[in-house]
This record gives sequence, structure tokens and C-alpha cells, in this order.
Amino acid sequence: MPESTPSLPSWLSRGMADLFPAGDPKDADQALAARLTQAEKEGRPLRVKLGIDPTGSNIHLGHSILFRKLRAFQDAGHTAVLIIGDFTARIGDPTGKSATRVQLSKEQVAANASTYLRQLGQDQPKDTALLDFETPGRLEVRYNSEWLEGMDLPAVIGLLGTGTVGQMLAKDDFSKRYGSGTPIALHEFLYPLLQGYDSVAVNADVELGGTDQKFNVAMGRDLQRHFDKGTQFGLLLPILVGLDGVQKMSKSLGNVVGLDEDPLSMYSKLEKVGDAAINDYLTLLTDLDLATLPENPREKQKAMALAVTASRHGLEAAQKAQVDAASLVGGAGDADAEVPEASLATVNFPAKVFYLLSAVGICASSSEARRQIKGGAARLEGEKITDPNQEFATAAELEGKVLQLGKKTFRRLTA
RNA sequence: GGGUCGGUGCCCGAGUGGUUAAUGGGGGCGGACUGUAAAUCCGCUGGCUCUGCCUACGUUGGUUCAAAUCCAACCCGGCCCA
Repeated sequence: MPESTPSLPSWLSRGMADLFPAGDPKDADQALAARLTQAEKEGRPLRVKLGIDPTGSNIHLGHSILFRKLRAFQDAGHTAVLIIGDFTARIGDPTGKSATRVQLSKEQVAANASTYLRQLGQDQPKDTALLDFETPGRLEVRYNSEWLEGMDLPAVIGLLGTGTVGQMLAKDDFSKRYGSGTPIALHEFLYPLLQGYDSVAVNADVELGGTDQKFNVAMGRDLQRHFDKGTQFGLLLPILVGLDGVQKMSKSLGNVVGLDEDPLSMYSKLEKVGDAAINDYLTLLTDLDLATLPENPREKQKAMALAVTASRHGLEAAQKAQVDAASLVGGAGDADAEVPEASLATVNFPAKVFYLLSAVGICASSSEARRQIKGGAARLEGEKITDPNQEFATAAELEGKVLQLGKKTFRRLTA
């Protein structure tokens, strides 16, 4: 019977970078749309897999675009299957890496995992949390050690038999490393297979991932087929560029905005995001309609920064951050502005300014502090510090004052 | 296991006995400009409460008045061979 061409709902297609299986991308769209309709008809929600490796301790906005999509699935009635790669994290995903990862201990991984869950909003009501932990049936949290840890050698060999060296070396990261003579440890080949096996273990209908995960997500499909488990859709989202507007957002590149950051620092970082990246940020991190936004790039930055900050901290806090950020410009150290505090408790008096800057954590070292002062970067209560050896006898004469480095770093000194 | 080349600061990469805290580039930070942007220009970029001292060129020991630079052993890696 002739059916109208199904199309994907916008909550799903927004920001989507790639969807497969596909020859023609339209086919994949239609196939997934059909699957959605079918799921609805049968009252069987889709199982949407997202795997994360608890290798760090902080989630940043770059990660959050995947969680936002996962949440969108939840809100549409589907089941999010969040896989904590507690086992695979111990190997480390070689994707995007130019060197073998340091293997993490079980304890580190466990600690990271619980931090992640907290940041995802485990203990929060669903309207402020990133994921919906509340509604029954919308979330399954699984640890892949559950099925990987007990795998015996024959099973591992079987798994290895499903991939080939050629496949692995065709993967960009591996081929670059191989080509440039950087070592590739054998266990790294196991990573794509193991995380792919996760899809088998949880019967995923859809797997979410960044575009850099294409290889891994595709591997999940292959393994599902191998184990006669049907095949998942792979839904890839773009990698968010970091604050530098060029490289991907990543902690090691120092261009991140953390989910846990306070409204002011979040806002002030975001309002500086490069023009080229603004639309991506808007598409991937907000639900704003791009058509209704101001043309002026500066205004657009502000609107984006406000919306993203509000999504984490609520509109009121975001608006306050916006006002505070504006009042800090010019280095005035406005008395009302909400400036991060720094305690003088650890400072030994009498203290020279350069030492103060480093002791309070504004500068990485006292040598750097000296250099910065020499370069005219440091201010106290808006007034430029010129003498690195300027001395303060007691904490009392500094309390409540604002110490500043460059245009962006401020600390209100407290007892 | 054998042969061979290599391991330098956040990264890449010069330097093969003596103004060497170590050329250059990238990145980062700061300044000017600006839209708290980009581009551009300029400065800084081991540590220390610093007119000086300390630590640095895979590790350890040695030669020397003096070593990143020479020697030895060891560790790690690439390539070729097995």
C-alpha cells in the first residue's frame, strides 16, 4: 500500500550530522521514521544506547549535546540506555588519540562514574536534570563490566575474529599512528569490538555518538548482525568546537565549559565564542529558533550565552550573570558584581603582590605572576599594579578587594 | 632475539664539549586594536615571597676545569630482519 513518506520529527533531526545505515541519507531517515511509528504502534519504546567512558571527572558542554539528544528520546517516550563503560574505560578509547592511553584503575573509574551520574542529574528532579532519572522506564544505567568482565578467552577470541587488521588500520586514528611510527598496543584493537559488543548486550535500536564515533558505532551494528541481534541505527551528532572556535571541545585542550561551572564564568566564556561556532552552539545546546535571533553577531553571542547558561542554572541566574559580566568590563571590579572568591587564609603575611597572585591561584606560579605584572596585566580594585614587590602587611588591608588578571580573571579576596 | 635509527622544555623541532634556562615554529598568557570576537601588530612563556638561588635535554653512573653534547650500562620506541 502506498504510504506517505515518513519524516523525522524535529526533536530528533535537530543538529543531526549523520544517520546510518544509509546509502542515500533519505533512506535512513525514512527507515528510522518508520521504526518510530512502528514502535509507537506496538507500544514498545526504542532502546537508545549511549556509551560513556568514565575517564575524566567532569562533563562539559561538548558531551552534553549527546545527553540532550538522549533526553529528547526519553521525552518522546523511549528508553535511554546509558552505558557506563567502566570496563572499556580501563582500556581507553583510542579514537582521536595519538598515543596509547594510560590505563585507569577500577577505583578511579568507579569514582568518575558516580561523578558523571551526579552531573547528569541523578539526584535532581527531571526539569533541572540533564537526563530524566525520574520517569519509570525511561532510563537504564548499565555498566559494561557486567558482561565484559566475565568474558572468557574463547569468547574474546571469537570477538577478535569478527574484525580484521585491515579494518582497524583503515581507521583514521590507527592509520595515522601506524604511518607515523607511533606505537599501537594490541589491546587497543579490542576497544572498538568491546564497546560494539555493548550494543549486542543491551539490544540497542539506536546508538548515539559523536561523528568521531562512526567507526565504533558501525562496529556495534556489525556485531549485532554477527550475533543475530538485529541492527541498530547509528545517529551521529557533530563534535562541538571549543571556545577557541577551531578545535573540538576537550579538557586537554583547555577550551571547555564545564557543566558544573557557576553561571558567571559559564556566561562569560560563552559570550566570547567565535562567530563561526555560534550557530552550532545554538543548534546543539539550545532549543532556540535560529530564525528569530538577532542578526548582530554580538547580540547573537549574548542570546546564546544566556540561553545555554539558563538551561543549566535557570533564567534568573543567567540574567544576573549577564548583568554581572557586563559590569566587570573595564576592570572596574564593580562592588555589586558576583565575582568568584579567593580565600586569603592560605597566604602568609607580609605578602608581596606577585606572591599573592600565585598564592591565591590566579597565576600558576610566582614567576608567572612577576611576568604578568611586568606586562601590565594585574590590577587591584581596578588599579594597575606596577611593582611586583609591593607589599601588604596584613590580610585585613586586602579583604573584600578585587584582584584581577587580564580582562577575564577576577577574584574577590576574602578572609 | 639480531641490525639500525632515535628519546630535548605544553607540543613539534634545532642544537653534537664552554655567553645554554637552551635557536625556530605551534599553542598558551598578556598588551594594543575590536564586538570582552576574528584578523593584525607587540611582549612574555622552568621554579623559588627573586638584585640571588635551585632544577632541567629517557635513567643511572663515568670522563672533563666544563656535558643536552664524549663513554658505559640500563629503560622506552620506530624501521628492517628473524
